[in-house]
Amino acid sequence: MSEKTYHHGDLKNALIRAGIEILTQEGIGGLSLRKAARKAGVSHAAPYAHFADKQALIAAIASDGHRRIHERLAAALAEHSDDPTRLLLGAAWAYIRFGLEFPSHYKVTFSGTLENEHSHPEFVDYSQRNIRLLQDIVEQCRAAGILQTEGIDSENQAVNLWGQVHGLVSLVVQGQLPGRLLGDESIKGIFIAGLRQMVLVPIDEKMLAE
Amino acid sequence: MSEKTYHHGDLKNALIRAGIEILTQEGIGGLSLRKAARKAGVSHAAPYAHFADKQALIAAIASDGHRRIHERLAAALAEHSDDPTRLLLGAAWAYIRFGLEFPSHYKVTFSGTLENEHSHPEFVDYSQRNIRLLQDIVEQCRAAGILQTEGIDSENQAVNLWGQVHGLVSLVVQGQLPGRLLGDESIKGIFIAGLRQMVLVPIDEKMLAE
DNA sequence: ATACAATCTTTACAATGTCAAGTTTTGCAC
DNA sequence: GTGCAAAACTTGACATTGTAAAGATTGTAT
Repeated sequence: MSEKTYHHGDLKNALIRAGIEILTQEGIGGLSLRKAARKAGVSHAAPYAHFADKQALIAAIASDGHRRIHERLAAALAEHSDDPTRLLLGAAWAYIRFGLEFPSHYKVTFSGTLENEHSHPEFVDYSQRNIRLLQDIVEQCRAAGILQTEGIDSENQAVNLWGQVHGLVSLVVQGQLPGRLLGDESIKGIFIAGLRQMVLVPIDEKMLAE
Repeated sequence: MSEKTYHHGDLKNALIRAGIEILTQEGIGGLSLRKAARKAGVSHAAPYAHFADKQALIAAIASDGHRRIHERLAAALAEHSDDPTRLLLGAAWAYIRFGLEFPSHYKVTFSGTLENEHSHPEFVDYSQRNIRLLQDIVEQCRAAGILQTEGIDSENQAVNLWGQVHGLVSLVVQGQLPGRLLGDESIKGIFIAGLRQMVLVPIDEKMLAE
């Protein structure tokens, strides 16, 4: 691992990891190509062999965020394939927890830092993979009668549910809520209130693991 | 206006305006203190008489975003003080339109660019002013029976409604939705579906003035 | 083995954020 | 008004950064 070969071997991923680390420790403002290169033990221009520019590294980090979210959603889908209510709640809660655990990574994935999302096909792919997965979940819930089906198709509904959860996570992560609402209990309460409005069945707070 | 005095006279606001212009034309990446200074016709270090650092200018721009949103919400409140349904829809729609009209300004106000929101008291003030205004609106709607009151207090409900609308605007503005959903009609449809879920009364699409 | 492509280093440059020191102006005490 | 301190700006400097160009090193296909 610490051998000093001319060729790094896995620089691209090393740079992504380094970038995420910087992000987590210093926030978005601390992220620079040169710093990531330093952290990976290569010269400051080495990244250009793998990323066209800084935005490309950011796009890779943002894509990684989507990938991690996808992992969590897929895990929820696997775990609760029998109970649609728990499935929907589990998925939402997994999503929320990712945002609260890794706020900087969440921000890069969803907010502002990446400038031209649509010119990074990799990012678009990962993003759409999540939409499709969510739409699957929504369709299971519609079939099971825990989501309204009248007047709204499943894609539109998926986007709306995503928007609702994403909006709350965003507000919290972006420090837009008054400090008084930022306690763990308070935040959980807000999310539960939101989740209750999403589904047609009553929700027990205990359904949210962890 | 174009007199060349040593003292600019209104540099602070000129810099904010210049910053917003740059933002609108070139996106967040194009925004720099020096460029704003150039645009305002002063030397590159002049901004430091009014802003501690770049983040402070960004905070001012973000605060201005909140101020403009507040204006629109207040206008909706004044216009529909008699009809709570139209009030809620008008406010939501005004908010949405700001985001769609000025995506870059919206992003700066809500997303990532500003690093330490809570160390900019001006920003916090403007933000909370909006929450309070929204809570007022919510309370009127609760009293009129068009919003559910059971199991949720008005502050929590205000945050949830805000989150829902903000989340959708965010997804659109951040290019997270598949291109197919980004047409004007499609977007309007998504928002209407969202708004329908918010209130207890049926919504006519025509209630959303353009 | 040789050539080619990928990977990485070195060097260089312009733009930027920010600081320090100096200059001009304003506003206010007298 | 006179004088003067504070505020508003300019100039000059420096470190950091993104990025391009040219060269060095290594892997790989033939």
